[in-house]
Parts: sequence; structure tokens; C-alpha cells
Amino acid sequence: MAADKIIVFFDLETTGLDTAVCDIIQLAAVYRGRVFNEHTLPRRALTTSATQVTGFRVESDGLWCHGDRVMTIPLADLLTSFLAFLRSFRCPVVLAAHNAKRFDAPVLTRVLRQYSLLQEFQQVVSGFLDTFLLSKNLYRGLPGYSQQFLVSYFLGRSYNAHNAEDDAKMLQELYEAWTPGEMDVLRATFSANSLYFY
DNA sequence: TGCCAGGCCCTCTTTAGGGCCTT
Repeated sequence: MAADKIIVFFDLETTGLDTAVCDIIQLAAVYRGRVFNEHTLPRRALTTSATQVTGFRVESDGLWCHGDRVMTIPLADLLTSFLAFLRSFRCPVVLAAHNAKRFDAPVLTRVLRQYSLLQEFQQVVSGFLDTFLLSKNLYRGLPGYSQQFLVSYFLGRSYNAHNAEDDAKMLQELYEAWTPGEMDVLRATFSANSLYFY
């Protein structure tokens, strides 16, 4: 990966942990001061644990989060808007997320494929960077590698975890604090073309 | 009733199993 590669940090909030079937509720991405943040109404019910963790709830009149009404857009519009956001950079970019390999990347690419947008996505995204793998490679022997723990450990801060925008912003701050070498980043990066599809 | 995610990583391993990370 070139040292000047643009790394866009992103996060998903979904209806559950099963990457084969869960629906996206929120997609947020940040690059320096630029922010993408959209919500969509899921078709699938949230699992009990997802409701507890994220605070999202679907009612007859729409999406709510911790008692606040949340504006939503159709999933197709969310995806095309996200592609337009990515296209606004010097493409292709790298998309970074915590546990991207096992969660965010499989979910995102599955949904993009369902909307026949995967090929377009692969034109603007060269690969995924998994900051969970990166942190384990960089710092052996830590008592944990969850994003909340890492933020507390390296930045000395607590934050609003499970809000995708806050998670993406915190991940960017973590990465900037780590200043990993090019080889470290390469070891934790995988191609957008190498993902398994459902 | 019984099911309930799944794959990488580590080690008390390899003829295996449990912890971790994401929602």
C-alpha cells in the first residue's frame, strides 16, 4: 500500500451479529473532517442484544434511538450516497473498520452485491484495513483489543460506543495515535476482491 | 422443543477447544 493512501474509517450498526443475514441500520464514515452518516430502516427485526447494545428500536412510525426519532433513507439511497462520498476522494481508497475482516466488510459487500453495486464499489475501494488485526500485531499482550478498551488505553477517553459516527471518529484518532508502519498496515489489509460472497 | 454467528488466534495444540471481536 502506498504511504499516501487515503484511509477512510467507517462503522456499521446492524440488526445483529450474523453477517449472512443482518440488516444495516447506520453507516458512518470519516476522513479527517469529512463525515458520511446515514440511517436506514431495517427489514429484519433487531436481535435483543442488538437493541440493548445500540439503543435502536423500530416502531410503526420509524426508527428510534435511545428515545429520539432518527431520520432514515432507503437502503439503496444510503449505498449510492456512500459510493458518491467515496468517489469524492482520490480513488481508490482503503476502508478501515475494527474487526472489518470478520464483520463490517462481509456485511457491506453482501448488501452492495444485493443491490448490484459491488462492481462500482470495487472501483472506488482498493481494500479493507482491519484495525482489530492491526492492533494485535502492533501491541502484543494487551488485556483486550475491543475498540472501547483501545480508546481508553491509548487515548484515555470514554466515548459514545455503538454510534457509528462516533466509533468511526474514534477509530481514526486511534490510528493516528498508533502511526503504524507501512508493513504493519499491509499485514492487516485485505483486498475488496478477495472477500467471500453470500 | 431446540435453536441461537463464526472464523481467527492461542495454547494446557495439531486426533482440540475456548476466548475474542463485531451488532
